[in-house]
Amino acid sequence: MTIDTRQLRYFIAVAEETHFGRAAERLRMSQPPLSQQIKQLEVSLGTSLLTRNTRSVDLTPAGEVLLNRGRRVIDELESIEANVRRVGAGLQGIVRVGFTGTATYGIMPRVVREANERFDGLAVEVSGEKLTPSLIAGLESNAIDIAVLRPPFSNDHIDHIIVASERLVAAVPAGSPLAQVPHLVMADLIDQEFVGYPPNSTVAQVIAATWHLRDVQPSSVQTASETSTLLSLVAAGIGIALVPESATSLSIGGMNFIPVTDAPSVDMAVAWRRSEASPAVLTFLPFLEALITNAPERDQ
Amino acid sequence: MTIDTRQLRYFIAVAEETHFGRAAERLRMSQPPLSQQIKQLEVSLGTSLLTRNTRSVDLTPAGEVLLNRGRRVIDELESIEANVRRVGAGLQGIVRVGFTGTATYGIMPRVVREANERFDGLAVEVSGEKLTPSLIAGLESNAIDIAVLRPPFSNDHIDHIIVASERLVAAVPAGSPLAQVPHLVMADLIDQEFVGYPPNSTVAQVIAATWHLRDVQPSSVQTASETSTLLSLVAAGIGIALVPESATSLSIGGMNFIPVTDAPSVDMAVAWRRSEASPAVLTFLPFLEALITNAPERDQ
DNA sequence: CGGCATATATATGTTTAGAGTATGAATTCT
DNA sequence: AGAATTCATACTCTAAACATATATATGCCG
Repeated sequence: MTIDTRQLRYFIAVAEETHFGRAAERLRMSQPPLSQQIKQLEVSLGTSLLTRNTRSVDLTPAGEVLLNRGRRVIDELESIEANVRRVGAGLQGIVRVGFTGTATYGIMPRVVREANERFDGLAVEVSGEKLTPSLIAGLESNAIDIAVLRPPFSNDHIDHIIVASERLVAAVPAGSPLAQVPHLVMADLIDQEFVGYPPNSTVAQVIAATWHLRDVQPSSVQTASETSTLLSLVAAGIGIALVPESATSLSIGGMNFIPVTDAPSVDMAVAWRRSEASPAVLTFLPFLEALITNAPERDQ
Repeated sequence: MTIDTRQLRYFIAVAEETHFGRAAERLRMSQPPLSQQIKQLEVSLGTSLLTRNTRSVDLTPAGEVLLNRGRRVIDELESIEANVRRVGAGLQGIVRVGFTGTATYGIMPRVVREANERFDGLAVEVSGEKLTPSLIAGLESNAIDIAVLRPPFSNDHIDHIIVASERLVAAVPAGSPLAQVPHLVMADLIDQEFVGYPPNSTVAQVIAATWHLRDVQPSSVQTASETSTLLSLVAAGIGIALVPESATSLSIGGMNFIPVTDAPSVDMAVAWRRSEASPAVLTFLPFLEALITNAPERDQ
């Protein structure tokens, strides 16, 4: 069939030593089987590779070709072997991580930076500003390997672990009277105009549930799925927004973040396919969990 | 040691079929040894390559790497095998041919043209305007494989075959009275001034021998090793030259070729190393002999 | 929810092929 | 011409790969 690796290595040894005895020694074997294997290789290739007259061994043109190209194949095979081993050990590979809205600004850059420091051959591909449903779909369709998202969600094929919890804060236009106080309570906000995340976002649903408990339904002027857009709307005086505390790492002029003492909390979780088998992903998961758990956001 | 070719082919078959049974069928073998070989490959690489749950076979990331890079290695090995076979059969390779002075203009271009037509992967490297001693040295030092030269020469390691014989003709300045006659005899030339090849050239030695028989030694004004230079000197009126008939394929203004009835002949031979083993050279030799033997020069 | 069909793994025997030892043949150098 | 070196050949043995038979696990369907 195709040229055998062993015979190729034997041939290269003989060609390099131009001596069957020395080549056999280098290959830790005796000389007769080496001669046999070379002869067999020559028969299977239908051409002689070496001219040997008991006193000197020389390469034929065909042997020259086999030596040059064959050496490269052996090198390539060794490179492949190292590559496969590293990928198998989770030291090399690709990990695709999707991030929910506010994680895009605080966590995502730190993940990329720290991953590049910690791992050598591990390529991290990130995508940000996603909502929970889209991240779940991404995991299921194998478009991403890991999601940094906001629970809850329900999916039998996906495991997750909660790594952080943060309170919502109010983002208030700088001109608003509410921007002058050190902290607010939810009741202060009831009659305000709001800008918010789309209805299918987890944060929007948590806020809606809180208002529902109080039997009020403040008017929502406008929605935006990107936090940066949302804050720009606030700065433009369109309305107030309730955003996760980690959004404070985005600083935009014309607006202030004001703590809300009794605001609801939202969780942050790391999620992955239950069936996940990729060593790179399995290596990356604990690293990612630890990184977010020890996040500055949580210590604040 | 390095990854075995057989195991690699087995793995590729399984990975492509994602099915041990079908892969075994494709490989014309039974399923159990195939499973064993794959397992052995996995053990030797220290990582699993396939996830198999009796109902579906899938690639792990490590397997993905091995499949992609391994396929290319198998292709490369097949390409090498074809290459080696062709070189071994003399259908592919490099043949370096050196030509003596006058063969450079008539024969060399035809050799290159016809060789490119007849052979596909055979690269012909030519060098021209050499003298016999230099060509012999080139053969011995392995700088060229074949020489088209003028005998005689003596060298135990070099074989040759005479492929043509040609009479010398006189190259006469157009203004000379000798240029007006249809043909000359050697006696007509005795008192002329001559330009000629260097003393170590075969043609010069043949001419010297002829004069020696007649006990004369015409004056040699100038020598040049390139025939084109020599003829330019003739055209400039420096003197007369005796050149092989094949030099008439070089047409230069200001001079005429005049037949010399009793001029000596010089032979043309093809020479090669007696120990020659290169199939490309051995394929090329008969072709070259036939080409020169049937040369127009000889038919004229 | 349990049986059936399908597909891979395991067990065991047989054959092939690669490796070792002993020896022969050829060529070069003394 | 003889000795030494080196590659090839002959023969034996061991190991590895393949085949047949069978066990085990998983998804599918009734």
